[in-house]
Amino acid sequence: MTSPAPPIRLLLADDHPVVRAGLRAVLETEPGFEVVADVPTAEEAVELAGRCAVDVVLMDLQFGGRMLGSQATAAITARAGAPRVLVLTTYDTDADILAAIEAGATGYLLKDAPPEELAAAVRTAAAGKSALAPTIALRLMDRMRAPATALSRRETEVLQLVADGLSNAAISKRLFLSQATVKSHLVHIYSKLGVDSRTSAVAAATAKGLIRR
Amino acid sequence: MTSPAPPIRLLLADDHPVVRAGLRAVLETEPGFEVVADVPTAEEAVELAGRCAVDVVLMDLQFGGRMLGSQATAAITARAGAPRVLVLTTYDTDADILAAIEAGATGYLLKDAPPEELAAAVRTAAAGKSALAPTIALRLMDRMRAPATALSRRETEVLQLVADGLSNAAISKRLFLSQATVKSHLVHIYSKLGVDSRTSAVAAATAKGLIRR
DNA sequence: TCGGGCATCAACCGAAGGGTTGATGCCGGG
DNA sequence: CCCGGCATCAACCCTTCGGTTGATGCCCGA
Repeated sequence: MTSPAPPIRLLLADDHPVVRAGLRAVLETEPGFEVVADVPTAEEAVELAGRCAVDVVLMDLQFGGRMLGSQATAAITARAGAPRVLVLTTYDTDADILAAIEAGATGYLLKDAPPEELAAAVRTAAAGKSALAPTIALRLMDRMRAPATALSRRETEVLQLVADGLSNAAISKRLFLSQATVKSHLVHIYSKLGVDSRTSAVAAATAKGLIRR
Repeated sequence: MTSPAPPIRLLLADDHPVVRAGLRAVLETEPGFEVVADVPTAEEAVELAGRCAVDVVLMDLQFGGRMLGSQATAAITARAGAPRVLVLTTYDTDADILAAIEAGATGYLLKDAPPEELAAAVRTAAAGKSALAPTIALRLMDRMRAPATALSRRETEVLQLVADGLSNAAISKRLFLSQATVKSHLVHIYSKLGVDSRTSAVAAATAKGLIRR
């Protein structure tokens, strides 16, 4: 017999009280887990992750306004000896996923995950290995397999402004570009998405999760 | 002393295991509540609401695909002696709210509601009174106060197709209209929303929750 | 009954957006 | 080292969209 393994210490960050209660209920019944605290804001998550000894932070991406989950993730993982961050969100847009991964998240789960999958992901993350939900992994694979669909950083930026309802002239001013450049980006976007107008580009990109809203 | 009041019998319907667990945890600690069952699909909610003696159904609006929460709500409230349905969702688009109310929902709550508000709403619903989250009530008030912002049925239909990326020509064919009529609707939509282009109309309407996606 | 909102359509015009060609500079990988 | 992708811009043409005016019919409520 080995000595009993120390429990995995967890911090829950989500602005929905019901979700926090649910995660607590699901994870505390699981053996080997200890929920140290749950907080309703990204700021408190950063704060507590620094002060308490925590192994894994379960982090929502969308908090009501202010700091984003991805920013909090970056702030937490930047420190030495930082806990692992497991992003847990409702949405699965490319932008969110990439932002979380770039911010140093160890894993990415969707909130509709069954309890077993959730527990398994936490253990995987605690061990320092990356834990991606099947849906997410699939999306990343798609992105690799079909690079034609992947918009460049600048293209995404332009398309997001289009989705916000800006005209080419407004976009060019906002990004300090000529209208010609904006149009050039749009033409590339159209061909990558297989569409032929700004509105259908927005529709297609929204459907694929390339942009937000 | 009166005899002890019978507990309010609840049925939870949500496709997220974590949310079901959270609602259970929050409501079972509250005195006077009894969670009869929780189900992951709208179909099972309709089924169980008919078979068990339930006072209030907590119903999500978005289930992974298939039957919508609003349809399930309509199916449940259609029967005689039906339980009250309290809609509990993440989103607050006008379309969703109106669909739920038309389907016979007794109340409409957002998932970020604090536990006390949730419990209070359940009691209110059990008593047969309508329970609207402050945000929702505000939105309905706005809708009443500024009828200029409320798009007509036909206008919403046209704008939804615009949001789907269709051109005026495509919309006119889809709806068996002339392009002139489509343009006419769009002009009215623009003035109601205070915008001046199709893309900004889509952005504004999405922000206001007038259309879906 | 009469006005007003809704829905429908026509004709017209100017402007914005869409499509092409062509060109430059930068950077990173084979 | 050179090719290719990315980002930038210009000039051009044509289509679609945006905006106006004006008109018809319907239905509802004052």
